[in-house]
Amino acid sequence: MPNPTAIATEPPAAVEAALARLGRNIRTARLRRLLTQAQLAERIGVSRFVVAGVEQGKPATGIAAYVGALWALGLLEDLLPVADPSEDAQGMALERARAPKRARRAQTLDDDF
Amino acid sequence: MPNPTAIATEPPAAVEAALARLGRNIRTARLRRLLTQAQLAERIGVSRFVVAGVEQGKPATGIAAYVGALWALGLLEDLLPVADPSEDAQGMALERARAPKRARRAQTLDDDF
DNA sequence: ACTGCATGTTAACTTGAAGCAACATTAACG
DNA sequence: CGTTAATGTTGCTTCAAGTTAACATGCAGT
Repeated sequence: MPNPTAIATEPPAAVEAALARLGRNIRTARLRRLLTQAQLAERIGVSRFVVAGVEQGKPATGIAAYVGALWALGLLEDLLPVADPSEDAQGMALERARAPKRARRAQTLDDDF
Repeated sequence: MPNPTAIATEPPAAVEAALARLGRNIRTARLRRLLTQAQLAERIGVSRFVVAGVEQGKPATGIAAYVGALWALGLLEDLLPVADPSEDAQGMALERARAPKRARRAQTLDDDF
C-alpha cells in the first residue's frame, strides 16, 4: 500500500459491509467465550490493537489476523466453504458452456481431494 | 509486521492450510470465469502480484485483497455465514449462562470454566 | 458512588507489504 | 512446433501496518 492504495483505503461498499459484519461476528464470538481483546491477541500472537482492528473490519489488516482469530475461537471450519469450487454454481455453469479459450489453466486444474 | 511478527510469518498449520485452500478456491473461480490475474487485479484495484499472493494464500496480505477478490468474482455472499453468531453453537451454549457486553470476569474468586 | 479492568485513542518508530520493472518460464493456440 | 500470452521470479523503492507506550473513557461488580 505504498502508492495511493486502492481497495484498502476506499473499498467498495459491499466489501466494507462484509468486513464490518465479519468483524462484528468475531467480536460476538469472543465475548461469548469471555475473552478480552488482549487475551485473544495473545493466542493469535499479535497486539491487542490488531484484534481491535479485526473487530472493526479494518480492510488493510492482514488476513492472518482474521483467520487467526477464527482459529483461536474454534471457528476455522467456517472458512472452508468460502469460494468452494463444488458450490460455485456460476463458475460451474461457465465451465460447462465453453471450449477453453484464453487464460492459462493450471496443468492439472487441481481438484482437491 | 514490523517486529518479528508472529502469525503472519509462522501461522499454525491449520491456519496455513485454510489460507492455502481459500487461495486455491479463488484461483479456481477466477480461471472458470476466464480472467487473468491482471484482469482480476484491475477489478480489485491492486497489482497482479497481490492477486498472485492471494492465490498462494499469503498470510500477511491484507484481507481487503481477499475479500475484494471474492467480491469481484461474485462470491462475496460466501463470507456472510462465517462466524455467524446464530450458527455458533459453542458460543450460544456459553452465553446461556450469562451474557456480558464487556469481557469481564472476577478473577480472584468465582471461577468456573 | 467507588474501584478495577477492558477498550478507545493518540503518538513516534520500525519494517515488511505492495508497487513497479525486467526477465524467465510455462501453457495455450494456430 | 513456434508464437504469444499468462504467470512466476528477482530486485529495488516507498509508505503504511503493526508495535509499544501512555492516557482517556466506560462498563461491571462490590
